[in-house]
Amino acid sequence: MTIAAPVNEWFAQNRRDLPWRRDGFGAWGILVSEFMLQQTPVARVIGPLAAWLDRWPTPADLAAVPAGEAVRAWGRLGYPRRALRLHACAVAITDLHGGVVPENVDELLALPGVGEYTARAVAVFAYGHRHPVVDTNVRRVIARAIEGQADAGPPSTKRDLAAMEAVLPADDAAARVTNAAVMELGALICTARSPRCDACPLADRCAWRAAGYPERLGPTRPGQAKYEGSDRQVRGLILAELRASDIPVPRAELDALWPDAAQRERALTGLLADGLAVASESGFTLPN
DNA sequence: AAGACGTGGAA
DNA sequence: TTTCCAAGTCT
Repeated sequence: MTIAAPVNEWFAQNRRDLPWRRDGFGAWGILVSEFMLQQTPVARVIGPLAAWLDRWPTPADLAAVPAGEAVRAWGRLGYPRRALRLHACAVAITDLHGGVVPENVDELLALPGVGEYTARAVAVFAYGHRHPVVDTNVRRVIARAIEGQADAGPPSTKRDLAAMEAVLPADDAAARVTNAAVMELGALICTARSPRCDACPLADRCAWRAAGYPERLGPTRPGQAKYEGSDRQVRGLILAELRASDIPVPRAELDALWPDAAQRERALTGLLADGLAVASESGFTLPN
């Protein structure tokens, strides 16, 4: 396609100076940043990421502590199972890869918590390999600029990767920039709500704009389930309690957290099943 | 393959 | 106030 050049030029002038884009940030730092960025805004990741890498500068450092320490340090970033998986990742990297974050997509995909996006992000941004990197921003930019749709359709790894591949320059280094640039364009300009088309480097060739900004066709996707009063909220309350305590938290203390006993039970059972909590003689703790 | 999985900020 | 959505992954 013809969007790589203008987007790369725009990126050169408008890229944010983010920690993981600094020279020498390292594959481990980039891997940790990608875990934290999964469904979590950039602004909320900056601080916790720095603290994390200060405490665990290498995979072996993290692998050497109990998984519960990772869950505790995760704090309020959300989706705490990511902390568990990142810890498991550190163990696998230490035991199976000599403490070095692997650089091949297939090896990365085999790591816990590393999916199609994260594997390619690490291979490309940490190691400079040439792959399409597709996240929610990229999917939206392609849907609009190229396909003329208001939003991306349902995710399809095969189609999405092929669509981004068609955008990438042949050169490894240029392709790496384009991956970051399209992502950045989606994050700053071609946003989900109120895109800033007046500042978009693709405005003169955007298929969606050319078509007169048609609304999304087909059924709107189901909204996110309500958080207030959900099992997820109860899990969050219980886990916050475990995080805050150095000693086992008695059952009675957890019971005081939420009025609905059945819901409490579901939440606690779920946390136990996920390995985010473990039972001990006197109560419950983070995993050892 | 639709749904579960946290949390907080912006509209 | 409510709703939307944020560099996804797993089952």
